[in-house]
Amino acid sequence: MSTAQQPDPKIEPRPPLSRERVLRAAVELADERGIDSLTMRTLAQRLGVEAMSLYNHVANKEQILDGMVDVVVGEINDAVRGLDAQSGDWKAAMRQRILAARAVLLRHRWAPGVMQSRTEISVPMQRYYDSLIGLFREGGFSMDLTHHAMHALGSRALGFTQELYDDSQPMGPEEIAVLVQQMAGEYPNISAMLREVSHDADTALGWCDDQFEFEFALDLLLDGLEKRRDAE
Amino acid sequence: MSTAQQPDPKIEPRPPLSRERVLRAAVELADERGIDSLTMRTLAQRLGVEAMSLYNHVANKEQILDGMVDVVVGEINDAVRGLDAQSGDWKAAMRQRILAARAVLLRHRWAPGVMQSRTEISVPMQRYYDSLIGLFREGGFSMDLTHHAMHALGSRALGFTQELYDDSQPMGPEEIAVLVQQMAGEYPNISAMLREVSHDADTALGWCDDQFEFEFALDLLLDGLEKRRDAE
DNA sequence: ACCTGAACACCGTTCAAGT
DNA sequence: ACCTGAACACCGTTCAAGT
Repeated sequence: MSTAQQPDPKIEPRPPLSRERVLRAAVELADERGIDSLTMRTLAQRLGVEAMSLYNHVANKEQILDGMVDVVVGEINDAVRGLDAQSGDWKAAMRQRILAARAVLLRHRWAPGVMQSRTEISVPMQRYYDSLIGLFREGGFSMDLTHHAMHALGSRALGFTQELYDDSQPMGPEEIAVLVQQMAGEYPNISAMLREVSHDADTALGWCDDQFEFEFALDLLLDGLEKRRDAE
Repeated sequence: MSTAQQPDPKIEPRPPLSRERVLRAAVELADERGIDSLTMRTLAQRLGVEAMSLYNHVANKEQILDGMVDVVVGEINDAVRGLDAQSGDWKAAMRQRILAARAVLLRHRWAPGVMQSRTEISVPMQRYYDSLIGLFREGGFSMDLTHHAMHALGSRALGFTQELYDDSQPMGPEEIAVLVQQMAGEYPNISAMLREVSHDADTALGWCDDQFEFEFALDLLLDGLEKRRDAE
């Protein structure tokens, strides 16, 4: 406090730049405007600084992306820490953890893509995996089966499915009707599925409930893994 | 042939540029040098032309990426067409199709990433999905369950898992030993798994056999889906 | 109709210079 | 020690000009 100069008390004495602050600003920017909007220049601007100043705190942009992933995985670890009340039910605990991770990722839509572009597995990520592996072991899984289970979960362990197309702006009923009509000749199966499933849908948002589909697939995997465990 | 000028018979009369040729060259370039090496300038160079000439045949780079995906999915459809000899066993047929798709994707390592960046589902992709949906239906799955099944397969339907880290250059035994040691204190579970699994490994390439892990997870899903069908 | 050179707006990053 | 302006090499893309 004694080191702080006060040239003008009206000017917000903006906190000094730091790796920490750079990363937090990067996450906020990506959350708000998308990962493509994150450039060294836009990030610097948000921090009230020139682009080149960032290089005093991070080596390069790759390192910023690394750090951003760690911020998100840190949030996941925080969310997971508060959980496991009941013990003994590995499946419920696993489900709870993974859905908590998913809830965090839904707040950072850019994270899955960036995670997949990383080549090294960071320390916070190791911590998260360690906890999942621990759950499998407590649940009576052999080391070998635990290993296969982790691979089988894949990115789903972190709460994201890699969907095949973007469902972010679902079609309206009339659009679907047109599409069903168009595809009926050449692609009868997909056309029929689209027609039937879109009629059944009671979700207002669109005809695919992402959360439902995620949990369906997760339970499929967990049930299957339990069966493999019992067969060993 | 009468339209062809022959200014010099020694000069290879390079085939005229076309959308087709641009896309094929783009796929080759990405296969050989990676997707990051694919720029309008390097692509043009490979075709013996200036970058700006490409714009006579494609609207922009996004459209090139779209077209590259279609080339790959076209290969998958070709590979799948030659298959289903036996009928009646939906699970074997599905397995066969998906593993054929995987074999194609392994020749185009850039494809998964590019596919996930596309927002629209292309016509060749629709054809492929239509065939999978048809298999589920023939296998006695309800439309609703078929829909969930397609979501549960996710990108695995096309033969790729989204792994959590890059396994392309596996560690040697001594590297693993060091890592196991380092993590033993803070991350006991992951350390123990790494130790045990790396000892069991009989694969020379590394301690994770990607093909095995892929088939393990695929069978887990297919078995689970069959169970859900029988329970309906 | 197709190809080209020059140019533009934008990247990440380097470097010498400021304080 | 930290920040900055100018510059560099590289993108995708536009446009007017060539043939």
